[in-house]
Amino acid sequence: MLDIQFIRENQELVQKAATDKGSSVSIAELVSLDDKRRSQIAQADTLRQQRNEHAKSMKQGRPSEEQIAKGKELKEQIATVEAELASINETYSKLLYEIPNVPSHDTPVGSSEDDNQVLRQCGTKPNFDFEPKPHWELTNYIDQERAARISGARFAFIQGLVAKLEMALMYWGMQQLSDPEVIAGIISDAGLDIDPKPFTAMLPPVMMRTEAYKATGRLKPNDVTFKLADDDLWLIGSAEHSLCAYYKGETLEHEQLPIRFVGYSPAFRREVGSAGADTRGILRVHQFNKLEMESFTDEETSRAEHEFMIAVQEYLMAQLGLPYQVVLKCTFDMGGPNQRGVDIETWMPGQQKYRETHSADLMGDYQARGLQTKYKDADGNKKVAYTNDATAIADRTLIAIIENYQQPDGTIAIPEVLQPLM
RNA sequence: GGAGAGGUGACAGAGCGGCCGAUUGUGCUUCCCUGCUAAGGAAGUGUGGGCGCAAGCCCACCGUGGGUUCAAAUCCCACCCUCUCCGCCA
Repeated sequence: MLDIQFIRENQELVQKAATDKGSSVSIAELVSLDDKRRSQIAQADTLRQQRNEHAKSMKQGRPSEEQIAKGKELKEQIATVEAELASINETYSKLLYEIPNVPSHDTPVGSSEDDNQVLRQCGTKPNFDFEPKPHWELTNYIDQERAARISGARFAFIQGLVAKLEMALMYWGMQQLSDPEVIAGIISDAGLDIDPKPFTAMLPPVMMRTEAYKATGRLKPNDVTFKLADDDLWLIGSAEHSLCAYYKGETLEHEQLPIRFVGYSPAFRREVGSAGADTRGILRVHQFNKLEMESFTDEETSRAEHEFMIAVQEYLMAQLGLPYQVVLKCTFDMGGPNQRGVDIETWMPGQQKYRETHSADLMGDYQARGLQTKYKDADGNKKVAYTNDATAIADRTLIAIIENYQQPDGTIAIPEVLQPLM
């Protein structure tokens, strides 16, 4: 969420940001609710002050009937005001969570994904002397029919060579990101001036409690997040969700920053509202595996960290020999909590188009405010931490390998960097 | 899942329903002492919020949420977490 103080001081800016993102929230409504909330707090505080003073005045000796009656009256008044405050608070915090983050200055304002900007295209599209197939026609390795019989639509058995390829791919990615030399090289090639600390490899929990999940701002019960019926637990939609909550309620020392995690986990998504889209193949499924980057930085280096994560993505793509384009998402297409969103779309020869395989999100302090993850800056002042997340490698990367490395006989060649692992 | 113990400030660790936002020790900061260090002495040292130009005043917070009471860290209930033992189990 945004800082209410910031919202109050920048009402026009925040309102424009929300409108540009296609949100119908009213900042004026929020502010007037906050006014009401503040006056209610003042009232409650005054009454409580009276109660405290009253209680103090009869500390020794037994209080008279009269004193007790006055205390009772105060108690009731407090209860009334507090009840009103609680109801205002409920509406208020719901509204506050709905206020989207303010997009970065270079984010294009747009009304559909057509307004996204292609920043660059890299790599070479492969030439085939045969008709390349979409991955769903390379059925040796992906069995969706049997998966559907037992789990329903949008599930798959990934088997044989491709199953092993995925393990190699993810393992390779984790190795790369936790290798100090690789990280230092990426940073220097990208011309960035940030700490070359490598990522810490993580295998995070894939279920989260409601309270923690809500705090991440990523809980979307209706169309994305799966809920477990008998427990207060949700299946994570990305390793990012549990990784970003790692320091929930903690204050980090400035020297600890940046903190970088690379986490591998399955990701679960309900995909409600995408009926009919990408029904063939495993581009859009309820369960997939993903290697995800997450980092915590101070305010000053947050943007550079975002650029760094994109550089990591591009490094991995180049190493894998996959052609891709980098797309800057417009206000309409980016997520509500984002300041900036960049997608990597990889060329899929079997589909003859670029498909989204990665994303990189600049969150600012929007996410960490809900999580109450803070840091002490160089002067010792407490500030809300800045978070960044980005895909390192997803099963969609695997799809890209399948389609780009397919052979005439339906088998798949192995990218050079993965060959030692296969 | 069953039985027991416990969750208090950076850490350790007290706490009778009102004198406890919280004893004390350690750590940390500043100062004094000191050739240096150690020891010693003094003061300070939580977070969030409201009001205020400010100094400051006030409110809340002792795992979380409820309740009892004129008054709750202290009593009651539920939940969460940690530890020990038992059971089950990859």
